[in-house]
Amino acid sequence: MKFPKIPMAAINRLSIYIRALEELEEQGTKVISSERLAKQCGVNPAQIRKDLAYFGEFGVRGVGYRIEDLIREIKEILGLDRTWNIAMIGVGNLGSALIRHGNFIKHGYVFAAAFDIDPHKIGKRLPNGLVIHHIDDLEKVVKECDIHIGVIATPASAAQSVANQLIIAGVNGILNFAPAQIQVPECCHVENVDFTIKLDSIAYHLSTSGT
Amino acid sequence: MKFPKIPMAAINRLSIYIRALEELEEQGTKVISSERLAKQCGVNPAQIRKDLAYFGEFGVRGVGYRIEDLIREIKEILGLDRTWNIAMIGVGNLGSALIRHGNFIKHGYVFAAAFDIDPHKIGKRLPNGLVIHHIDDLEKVVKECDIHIGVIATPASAAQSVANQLIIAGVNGILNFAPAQIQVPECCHVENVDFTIKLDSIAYHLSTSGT
DNA sequence: CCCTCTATGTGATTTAATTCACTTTAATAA
DNA sequence: TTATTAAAGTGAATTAAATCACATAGAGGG
Ligand SMILES: NC(=O)c1ccc[n+]([C@@H]2O[C@H](COP(=O)([O-])OP(=O)(O)OC[C@H]3O[C@@H](n4cnc5c(N)ncnc54)[C@H](O)[C@@H]3O)[C@@H](O)[C@H]2O)c1
Ligand SMILES: NC(=O)c1ccc[n+]([C@@H]2O[C@H](COP(=O)([O-])OP(=O)(O)OC[C@H]3O[C@@H](n4cnc5c(N)ncnc54)[C@H](O)[C@@H]3O)[C@@H](O)[C@H]2O)c1
Repeated sequence: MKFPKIPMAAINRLSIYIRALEELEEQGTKVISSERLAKQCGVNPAQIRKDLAYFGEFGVRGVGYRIEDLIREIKEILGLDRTWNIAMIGVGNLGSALIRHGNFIKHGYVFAAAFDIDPHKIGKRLPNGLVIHHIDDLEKVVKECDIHIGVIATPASAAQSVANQLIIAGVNGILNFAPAQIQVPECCHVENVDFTIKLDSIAYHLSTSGT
Repeated sequence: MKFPKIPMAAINRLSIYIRALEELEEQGTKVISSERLAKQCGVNPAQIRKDLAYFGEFGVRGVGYRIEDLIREIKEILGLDRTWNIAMIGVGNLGSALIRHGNFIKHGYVFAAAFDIDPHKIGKRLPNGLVIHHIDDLEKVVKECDIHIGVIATPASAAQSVANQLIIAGVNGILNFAPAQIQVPECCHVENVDFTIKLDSIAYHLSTSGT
């Protein structure tokens, strides 16, 4: 196990591999080759081996990868051998849909607190038991609930200010759904989710491929 | 204007530029240099010029880019100088949140039809006036409503079958929210949105950066 | 115990994307 | 009209990522 800098794309692919491996495990498969896994994930087999090689040797030559072990190893690499507490900021349309969604908990992500600025929403209890706090209580509640990650689902105009508050509260991971470019210090990692960019990409392809 | 193959990343950045340019235009700015725009978008100035150079010359040397013109040009490049009709497949938690969201129409994306398989939902009318059709009527309704893009918001287990039906119906652009790897023919362009991959990436960074 | 077979792990190679650094051109002021 | 200047446009250089191709090592059979 050497220590070169690891492409971000490789990290993202590890998530994809896990998803495929978990599906295979459910079907009762015990062992898989990089070739078959690659096919399922739509990537090159050497890519999978390289991606894994950044972190160690997890396969058996001549045989392949033991699925159960590989899932465990990848989860450890990604830091998924634990749970992560998430705060939802902005319990509107999207925020409440996300909280209601059951898939996150399966991957170890727990919605542990929710915040809004709308007086009508503060104090309300969500289906999953969470009470909506006022955004000004962010720092206090983040401490109490040991929040690790903040999800921004406010209007774009509030995104930067919310990000600032999260960082002051000591939250260093942000998932941002608002269509805004937020500025954060080095220590904080931001991932943006912007559906319209994806739609734009589809529009481009449809336009150019003559449809 | 030459014709090299254009990096997909460049296309995605064009969307980012548009977003920034529209914000600047609202603030009354008329002209901007690649340097200032780059700063706002968090990229390298040469990157912006290269990205644009794939498609032509849109700036004025020594001056910069006229914002109004550049927005129009980029929209034309991406195929956003028109509207696109979208079908929502799966009107659950996420699907209905997306339909309710007003931001898509602003960018020229119109939800023109909705489908589900749940008998309780078929025939219901959504807040925006759409009636939910049965998934088996997909092909017929796609023709009637001139649907260009399909959004898959069904459970993962149904994603591939829905994709197949979309393709048979002649829909060549798919935005897939289900955490499933769907297989499509060459002619069809798929974009996946998977929030848990983004969360995994945040988890990785938090784990490695010692938080 | 050795031989064969198969799929991993990896250095070398290729391909792609980004950034640099210089050239060109339009605007403006003298 | 001409000099000055600022920023676009672009070929060259660099950096990064993906792929190839083969040496290597474990499994299993004879
Ligand atoms: N709903 C979607 O399908 C969708 C799709 C793509 C992007 N988005 C983006 O996600 C964000 C949320 O969308 P939405 O549809 O849920 O909007 P929404 O208006 O339904 O909800 C926003 C919520 O944020 C709260 N809020 C506003 N300022 C706040 C602050 N400073 N602190 C805490 N809470 C605050 C509001 O009170 C409201 O409850 C928007 O930026 C939107 O562009 C949404
Ligand atoms: N809700 C979220 O925040 C969220 C987040 C990430 C990913 N996702 C993914 O998005 C998808 C939808 O999530 P959701 O929370 O809206 O689920 P949901 O169960 O609320 O809605 C799914 C809908 O799809 C319909 N459906 C099922 N099979 C169908 C078929 N063959 N044709 C047409 N409709 C069909 C169901 O009747 C239901 O109305 C899931 O794949 C989920 O993993 C959702």
